[in-house]
Amino acid sequence: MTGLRTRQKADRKRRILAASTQLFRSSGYRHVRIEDIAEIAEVSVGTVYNYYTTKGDILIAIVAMEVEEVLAAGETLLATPPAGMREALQALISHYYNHSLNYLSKEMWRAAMALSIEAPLTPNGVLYHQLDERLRAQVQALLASGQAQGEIDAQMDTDALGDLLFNSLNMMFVEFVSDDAMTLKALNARLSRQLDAMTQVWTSAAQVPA
Amino acid sequence: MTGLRTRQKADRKRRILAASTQLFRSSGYRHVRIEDIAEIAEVSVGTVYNYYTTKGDILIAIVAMEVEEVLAAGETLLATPPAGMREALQALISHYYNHSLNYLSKEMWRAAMALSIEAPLTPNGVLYHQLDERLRAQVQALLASGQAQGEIDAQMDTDALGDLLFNSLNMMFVEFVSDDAMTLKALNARLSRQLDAMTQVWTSAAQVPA
DNA sequence: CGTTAAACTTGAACCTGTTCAATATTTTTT
DNA sequence: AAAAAATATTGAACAGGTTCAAGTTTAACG
Repeated sequence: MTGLRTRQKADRKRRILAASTQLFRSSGYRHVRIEDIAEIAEVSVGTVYNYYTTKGDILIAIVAMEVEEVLAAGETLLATPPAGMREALQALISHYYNHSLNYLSKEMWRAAMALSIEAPLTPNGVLYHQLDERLRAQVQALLASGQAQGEIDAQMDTDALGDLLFNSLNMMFVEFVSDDAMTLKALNARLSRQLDAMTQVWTSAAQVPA
Repeated sequence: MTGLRTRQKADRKRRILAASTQLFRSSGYRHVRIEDIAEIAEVSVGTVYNYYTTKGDILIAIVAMEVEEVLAAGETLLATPPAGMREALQALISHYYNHSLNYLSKEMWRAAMALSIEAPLTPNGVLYHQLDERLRAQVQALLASGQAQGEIDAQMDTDALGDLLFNSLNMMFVEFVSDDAMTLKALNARLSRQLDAMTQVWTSAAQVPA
């Protein structure tokens, strides 16, 4: 049987995370004070800091839950990709986008991104960056599999193209969360146009001789 | 003749900016306190806030100087681009990169980017975003001119390709300043590989019939 | 010049994330 | 089950960005 202390610890940590998620979504990350979280979680301010090293650490824990989910869905999609590279890429990336506001508000994403950029060497920043790299690897893996099946010319540098595409989808996501008025539909449309432009290249290489 | 008050104002603002630039570079943005800036600029803390609404505002003022310079250089390059789209893009973007540490340290860039993301609606955030858009427009303009001269197939969506490329170069710059160990050389090499992958597409469309 | 109004400066006070010495609780030992 | 050790909790104190009421300096006017 687990000790009393162990159970209390797990329970407190859960309460702090639940209180934070609730408050961050309803009042905004910035506006929420550690004191508010402590009150709802029924612990003291000091205790919050026993479980999470900074306020940003709590936020990144929530981001990690979100990203782990889309990574898992991405694995499934990679295992049985839709027919056609254009459609497969769209499906994968749109899923990233469409899932993004399940746990986090745009304001929370902004705060999380700002944190990871400003302090890349903190545990927070490192974790955020690792999650990003795993997403990038999925996009590259999808392109590589398309090349293996002959959908993309063998001479193409799919790692570089995947890098290019991932950087762009990531930056578009930054702009999406930076603009409260921008809809998911508009974001997907922008992606779609870029995918068209990229794949136009492959198809034109295959279909339009000089 | 300018009034005494007007002269004193301009002088104080200049002193605050000079003190800030010096301190940010030597001690790091984070580490510098408004009190330190006030002391060197020979004003009080409250006066600093009369001239710049926040600490971040001072930083963005420095960023703006930096970006205006590379924008001006970009205009010159657009007027007489090097031969070959691949080389012209490389020249333009490398200039952005190579110029970037003239006034700002990596740590200052990180702080500025974090600011612009976290608070996109503040005057700071808006200004930063506008500077970004002007850089994006230069990349797109260069591609459009290449298309006008027949270097890029007329069917290609150069605005979308420029969008894609700019997003990526911007994200690579974020990663560059997020990693103190990364050199400009490594950054340019990464760019170069992406440009190869992108232009491979155009050249393969022109040279490698199906 | 003296007086009044306008503009500017100042630093003490405020706010909130974070730390840490004192206290309390749980576990282990005897 | 008492004592000792280990582990957690707590809230007051600290730090630095920001605000603002009071004071000071400059300009405008008679």
